[in-house]
Amino acid sequence: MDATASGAFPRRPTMADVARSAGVSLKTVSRVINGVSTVDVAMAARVRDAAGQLGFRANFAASTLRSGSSSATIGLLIKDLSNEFYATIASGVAEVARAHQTQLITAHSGENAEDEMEAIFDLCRRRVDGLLIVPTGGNHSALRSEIDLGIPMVFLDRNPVGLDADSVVIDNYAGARDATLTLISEGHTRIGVLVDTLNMPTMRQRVEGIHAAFAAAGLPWDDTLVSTNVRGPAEASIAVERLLSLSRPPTAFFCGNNRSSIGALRTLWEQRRTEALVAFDDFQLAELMPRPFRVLRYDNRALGTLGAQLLFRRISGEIFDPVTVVLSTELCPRGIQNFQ
Amino acid sequence: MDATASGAFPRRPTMADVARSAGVSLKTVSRVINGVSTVDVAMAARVRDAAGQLGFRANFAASTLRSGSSSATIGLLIKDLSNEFYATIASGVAEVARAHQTQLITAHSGENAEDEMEAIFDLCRRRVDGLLIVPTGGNHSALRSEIDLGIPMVFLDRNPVGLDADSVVIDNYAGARDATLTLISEGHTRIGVLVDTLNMPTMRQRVEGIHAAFAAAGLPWDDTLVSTNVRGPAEASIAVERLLSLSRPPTAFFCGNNRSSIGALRTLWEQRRTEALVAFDDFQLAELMPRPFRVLRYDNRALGTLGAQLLFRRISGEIFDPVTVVLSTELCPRGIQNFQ
DNA sequence: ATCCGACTAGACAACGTTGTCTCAGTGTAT
DNA sequence: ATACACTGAGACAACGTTGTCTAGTCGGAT
Repeated sequence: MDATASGAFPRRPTMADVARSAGVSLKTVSRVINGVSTVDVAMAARVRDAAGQLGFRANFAASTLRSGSSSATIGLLIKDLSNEFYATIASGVAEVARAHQTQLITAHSGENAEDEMEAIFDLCRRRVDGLLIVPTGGNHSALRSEIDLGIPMVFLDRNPVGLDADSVVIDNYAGARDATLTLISEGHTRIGVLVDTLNMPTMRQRVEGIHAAFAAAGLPWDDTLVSTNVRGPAEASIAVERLLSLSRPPTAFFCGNNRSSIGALRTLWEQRRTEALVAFDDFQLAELMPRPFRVLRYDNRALGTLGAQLLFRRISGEIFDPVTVVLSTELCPRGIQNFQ
Repeated sequence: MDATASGAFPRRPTMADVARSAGVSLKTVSRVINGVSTVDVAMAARVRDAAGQLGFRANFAASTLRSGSSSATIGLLIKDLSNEFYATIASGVAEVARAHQTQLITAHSGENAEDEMEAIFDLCRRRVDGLLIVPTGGNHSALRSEIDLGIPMVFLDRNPVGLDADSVVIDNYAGARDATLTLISEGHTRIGVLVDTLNMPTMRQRVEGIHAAFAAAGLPWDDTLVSTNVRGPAEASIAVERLLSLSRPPTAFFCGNNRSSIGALRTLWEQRRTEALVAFDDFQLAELMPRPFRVLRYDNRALGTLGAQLLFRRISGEIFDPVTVVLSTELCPRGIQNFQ
């Protein structure tokens, strides 16, 4: 048909093509496509026929550029969609975005703080209506101007650094402290701790909560019972074995996240150990694990839904001081209680 | 500062603003922003200063509109990001998209076939470079013109209806047939089957595979052992209980997906039943379930990665006949083998 | 001194759409 | 018959950017 295109595909039809085909002016096509009622019905039908025939589909970018309307798109910046924690956040965000008839671009923050900023700036160039960011580190003060120029941002799970902005976070400190106090009240005085890198503020807060509980109970703190840089189940297994082999091993374990608790659970089960286990983050099928333990549960999905709701309030133009929503945690029994 | 904007935000600066501020022409700003080398270094520095001062960020939509370059965006249409199956696909797609420096819009197919088409057309209006679709039903022939006009589409998990297009699917038929033959070879002649609605082609294929195995073994097929419309763990529990209470109960169970196998597992564990269980779809922590069973595992993530790779071959202009990639399944032991 | 080419920077138009304005045609009241 | 409001459709410019073309400046060879 049309061989003017350079590639294998014919050029996409524009309103001008539809207008020519229908024998009307370009503006009339625009009116019909946008459902303006001041068009003669017969003419409108002719235009719609021509549009259907040609496979015309209005160019959204051109439309928003001219009309100044919004891109009806928000961005979500996360580390890794294959992680249940982030996937649940994304699912919550997607639900709220959909309710606002907004598309969601999910971008990945990459290896370092620089990549993260580059990803954010790319989304700004695309003129997203707003951004939800699970920050991985670095300083966020360079985002001030973007927010001031109309791209609101809400930070999830961690607060931004060097920037006063909205956020939704978990009460890591109080959760860890209260869970530790519970363990202490049950008679535990030596607690093995498994955490990821302490560079993560969330991990630091959890460890600080444990410290606070020991201090409040007047118990001495033994740093040799802490394993840091536990990144996954395999490292957690090794850490548990190391702690169990100490001359004075812990009588309970505290896992900083769900990935480490899975490794710890496996090792404790395999060795039929009965040490208590408390773990941050609930996870699917936790209740079917082969031994009892407890999780510090919180509403993971709410990080996404509350964050997105906050973001849409900003997008709609509402003005208020930066808000930090803190989600509380709850100690819940998990695993099969009556196993064996 | 600038109070011309209607809302609370100052108008975003454009290249014209940067040009005015730097005392150069608009085109020179364009050159600097795009890294064209034929600009005097001092002048370029002045432009960059002004751009930084104003918080200028090029408008991506205007840029692609004028230059005719691609949107560097692909779309993924799935049912539900909170489902591990879809989340894993999305994660695979995201990884490949990122390697191609492409953003990913994840859209949700909605309740019915009409919503799904509307979502697809919205992404076409946004001129995505290509689409990955996990179809939920309905006829896809209306997408022919979109593909011909330059938006390639790859279908995941299910083939499109009324449209010859690329797809990546799982070998449901052979997987179910072979697993059933294994059960039969172990002496099972009555197998309880739990499947979601048979409107889903994948479910139909799995049931047909089971039928084929019975036919091949010359065994009679008992339709009363099939529970359909098993949507989640709760329905699965009920179905298992019903089947166990039959006068001639099955000696083995076949679950059509991971959600039903979780419910079945729980009920079988709670009642300490030793019936064999084979289930389609592997899932996280399956190996820590409190009883042995087997899963029909396949490379879930490959649905996303292979699909996206296929899509990017199309996007790069490669021309080939529509391809259907079939992923094979594998029967794997899961659950704790030596439980009490 | 003159010419040429190399190199920069600006003017202008265009991408596909929509906001604004104008104008032709119709109907109605004077 | 004239003035008037009203309806519907086209002309034109503009959104923010980039491709193309032109013009100016400079250094060096004639």
